[in-house]
Amino acid sequence: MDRRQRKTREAIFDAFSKLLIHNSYSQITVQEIIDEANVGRTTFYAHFPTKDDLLREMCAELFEHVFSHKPEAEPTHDFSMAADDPKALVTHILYHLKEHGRTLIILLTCESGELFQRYFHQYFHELVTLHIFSGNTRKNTIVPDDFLIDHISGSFVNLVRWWLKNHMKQPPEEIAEYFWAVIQPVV
Amino acid sequence: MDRRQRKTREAIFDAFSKLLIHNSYSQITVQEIIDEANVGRTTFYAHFPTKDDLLREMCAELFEHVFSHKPEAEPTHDFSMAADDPKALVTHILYHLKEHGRTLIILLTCESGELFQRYFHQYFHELVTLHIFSGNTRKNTIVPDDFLIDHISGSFVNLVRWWLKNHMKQPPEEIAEYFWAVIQPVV
DNA sequence: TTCATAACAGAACATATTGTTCACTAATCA
DNA sequence: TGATTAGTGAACAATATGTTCTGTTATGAA
Repeated sequence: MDRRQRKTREAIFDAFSKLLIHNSYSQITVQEIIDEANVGRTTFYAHFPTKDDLLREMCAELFEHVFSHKPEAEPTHDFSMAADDPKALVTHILYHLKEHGRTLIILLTCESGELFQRYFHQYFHELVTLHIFSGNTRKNTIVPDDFLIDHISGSFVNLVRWWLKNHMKQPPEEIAEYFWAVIQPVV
Repeated sequence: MDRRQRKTREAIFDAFSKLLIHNSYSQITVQEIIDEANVGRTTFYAHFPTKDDLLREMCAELFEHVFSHKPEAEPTHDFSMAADDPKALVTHILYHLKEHGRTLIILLTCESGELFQRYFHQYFHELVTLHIFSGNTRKNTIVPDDFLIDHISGSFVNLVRWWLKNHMKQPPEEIAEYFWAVIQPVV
C-alpha cells in the first residue's frame, strides 16, 4: 500500500477516535472527521464509502490484532503454552485488550457499541468453538451446544464491558479467573 | 392524555415499527416516519424532539409491559407463585417477551439494538438483584457480587437474542430451563 | 349544544450534510 | 526522471433537519 494511503488512513482513524471520545457515533459528521484529520473531502470518500465502513474497518483492524494468537514474541507476558490451556488463552486476549484500553472504551461505550459488539462476539465465538468448547467432555446435557457457545461468547463480551466500566483496575489474570468461575461450571 | 395525542403517538410508533423491518434505524428518516404515519411534520416534532427520543420511548413502553410483574390475571399462563420462584418468574417474562416477538426482533436485530439492549439489561438487572440473587446463600466466593449480577443480566439478554435467532421455536419453559442451567451453577 | 382550548396540517424557510464531479497539484517508486 | 497514483479544494445537486407561520379541526368542559 502506498505510503500516502497509509498516512491518510491513519489520520482518519485517529481523527475518528478522537471525535468518538466526546461525541456519539451518529452525531459525528463526515465533515468533522475531514476537518480533524486534515484531509480533503474527496480523499475521505476515496477511502471509505460511508461512515459505517470506517467504523467497520476500524473494528476489524483492532480485533485482528487482539485475537491474533500467533506464536509471536510477547514482550509483557509469556504465553508459550497458551494454545493448550484455554484459561491462559483468555488471559492472553485480555492482555491484548488492555493495550487498546482507550480505543475499547470508546467503541464499547459509545452508541456505535452494537456493531462493535457484534464483531467482538463473532471473533470470540470462533475461539470458543476451537479452544474452549472442543475437546471437553460435555457435562451439561440440558442445553443445546450452539446455545452454550453463544452463552460463553456473550459472557466474555459482557465481562470485558464490566471490566471497562471498572476502568480495567483488575489485572487480566484476575479477570480470566472471573470468566472461568462463571463458565467452567457449565461446560 | 388527549385522544388525538394517543392516536398520533400510536400512528408514529406503528410507522416506525414498520419501517424498522426493512431499513436500519440510522437510515430511516423523520420524513419517512411522517409519511408512513400520515402526520404533519410539525406534529411529529411536537411529540418527539428527535428520532432517538422516539426509539427511547418505544423501548420504555415495551419493557414497562414485559417486566411488569403485577398480580394481574394472566390469560395464557398461571404465575400466581411467580414472586417466590425465580425460575417461574423468568418463564413469566419470557411469555411476555414472546407476545412482543415481532417488535422484539426488530429492536434487537436492527442497528438500534445497542440502545435497546442497554434498556433490556437495565430492567433485568433490577429484577436479578431483587429476586434471583438476593436470599441466596452465595456459593461463588471467587467473583465480586456486582460482576455476578452483571453476568446474569447479560446472559439473559443474550439468551433472548439467541431465542429470537431461532425464531422463538422453543416454548418459554424450555428457554427458562436453559437459562437456569447456565446460571444456577454459578450463583 | 356551545365554545374556549389544544392538537393537527401543510407550506415555506434557513441551515446543514451528503456524496459526486472536475480540474489541478504533489508525492511515490520503478 | 517520469509515468502513475493519491490528494486537494471548490462547486454542485439532492436531501434531511428543525422551526415558524397561518389556518383548520377535534376535544371535552360548561
